[in-house]
Amino acid sequence: MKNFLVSYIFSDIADMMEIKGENFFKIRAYRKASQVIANLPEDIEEIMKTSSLGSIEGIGKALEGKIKEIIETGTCRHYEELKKDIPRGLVEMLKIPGLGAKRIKTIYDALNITTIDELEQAAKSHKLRGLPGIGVKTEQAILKGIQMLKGKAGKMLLSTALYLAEEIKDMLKFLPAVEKVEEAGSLRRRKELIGNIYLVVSSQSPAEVLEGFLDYPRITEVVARDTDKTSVVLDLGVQVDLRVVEPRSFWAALHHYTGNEDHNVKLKEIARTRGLDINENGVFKEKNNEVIYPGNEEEVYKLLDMPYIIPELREDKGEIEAAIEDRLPDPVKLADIKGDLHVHSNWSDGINSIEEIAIRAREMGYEYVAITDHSKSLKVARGLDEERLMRQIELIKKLNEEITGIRILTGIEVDILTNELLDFDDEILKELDVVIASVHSGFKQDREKITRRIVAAMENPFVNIIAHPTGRILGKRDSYDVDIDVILKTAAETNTILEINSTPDRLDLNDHLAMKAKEMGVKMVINTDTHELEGLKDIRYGIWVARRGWLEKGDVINTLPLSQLLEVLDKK
DNA sequence: GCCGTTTTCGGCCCGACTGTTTTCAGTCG
Repeated sequence: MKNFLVSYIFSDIADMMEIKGENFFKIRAYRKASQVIANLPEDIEEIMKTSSLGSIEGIGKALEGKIKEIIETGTCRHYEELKKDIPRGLVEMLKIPGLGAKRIKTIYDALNITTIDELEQAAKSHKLRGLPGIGVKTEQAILKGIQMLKGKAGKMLLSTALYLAEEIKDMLKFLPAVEKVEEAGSLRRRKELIGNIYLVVSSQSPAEVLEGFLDYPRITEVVARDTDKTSVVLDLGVQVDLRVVEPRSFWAALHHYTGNEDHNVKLKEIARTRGLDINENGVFKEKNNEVIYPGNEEEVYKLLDMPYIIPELREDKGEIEAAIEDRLPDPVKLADIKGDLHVHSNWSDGINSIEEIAIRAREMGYEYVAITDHSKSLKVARGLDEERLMRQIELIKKLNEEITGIRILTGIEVDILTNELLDFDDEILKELDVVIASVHSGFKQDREKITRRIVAAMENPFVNIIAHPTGRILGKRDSYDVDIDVILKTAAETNTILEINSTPDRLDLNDHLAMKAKEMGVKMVINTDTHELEGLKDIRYGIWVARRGWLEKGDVINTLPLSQLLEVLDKK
């Protein structure tokens, strides 16, 4: 699968072209192609061989040629030339909030600054202020942006880590020496951001496994190598740690490398009181040094008289105590989900028709799916005005008669305007099955103001759900300054449901807040907020957040069958 | 760069906000 590589290169090209100041629409074509390819369900190499790349949305003659070049050579000339032209650091600077391509170029031209470190120094010694268009405030904003970025340095999104881990696992499974391979570490715990990808392999011949692994074409550097383990860096800057263990030790090892340190330490303490020592090789009886090799992870916990603790919980947040007292949550799972209540169609900024969405939702085994396009103020997204919304409702009514096996719910993602009002009157909102309210503007308003806006939305009797309640974008934007305690309290009081948004760079509410919300008696909904069919599958990211937040089926309203869901939505 | 098309080139994503200006440019959603 080279989809990821092609997508990555196109996105990189777009960034570099932006810094060069090239045509906006040209840049957008690369961005769009990058996104489309990242979300392709098929292997792009297969498409190239069997049909036509030109049939893919957003790919024309020029990009088709470049895709072929990348598949055949791993790169393309256009990309290599841009890389010679544009220092790497300038591209990285695009990630700094408040700093765009134009100012990066201004700074580069004036001060010849090519790395984020140099930029930080220049900002600290006040060399940026005074440059055209940059004053004291911008300089401070840049400095703040750099610090935020550094706090997340070296981490990748869970979605990226999973994609790469799958690719590597698929490759390893082909090696005859490999018996089993699983990811461990924070990736297996499904944390939102991942440092290293950690893989555990069981094999009789570690040398063969390492040999085979080091042939992986994406490896650019071998950081460490031993007889049974290695650490490498991939072309995308990601570190992968691979450890090979004897087959009989596999489950002990997988367990050992999955829990975080605190979880493991606490388990070891408990084991010691029972005369046992748990480590990556197995479980040792201290009195006679007998070794037990667990045949699965359940056995590890069973030896300590505990029920199985799922990987998502193994972070010493009370799960061990809960296990001992037999009050672990029964975690919500993918199969519990009966529908998606936040989906965009091609009526606003989505790319699929309502009919396509409904059919795909039905294929996924859903009972219902809500169409929640943007409202009129969000011009970028071609938000719906009252008249178009009414027409959409009519269409959905008609489709519900034609399509069986799935109920399409009418809905809207209505903007919470900067003046605390909603983008639509109650007269309109009351016509809809699902009303989601969310903030898309005025992110920089102060705490009191933003909190008041969201509280006002929750107090509206027709608003069912607050989408992405904190507004953060992982690696790009911190949440807006909102008093989350007030939001949770008001949600509980007004029967407003809070969303766990499954978009891989949102995951908002996050696991901590989801847990807190549950404690305060707030109900939640796990939605994708997707703009295209493939994105419906991203619901799994939201499920993982929920599981990490100890949520059970009963805490999540879209596990309810349709009739009960409608009751909950009506109850407000 | 793609797309649609009255097939050969014009349209494609717009408006608020901020900070820098002294009438506007850059950034962002």
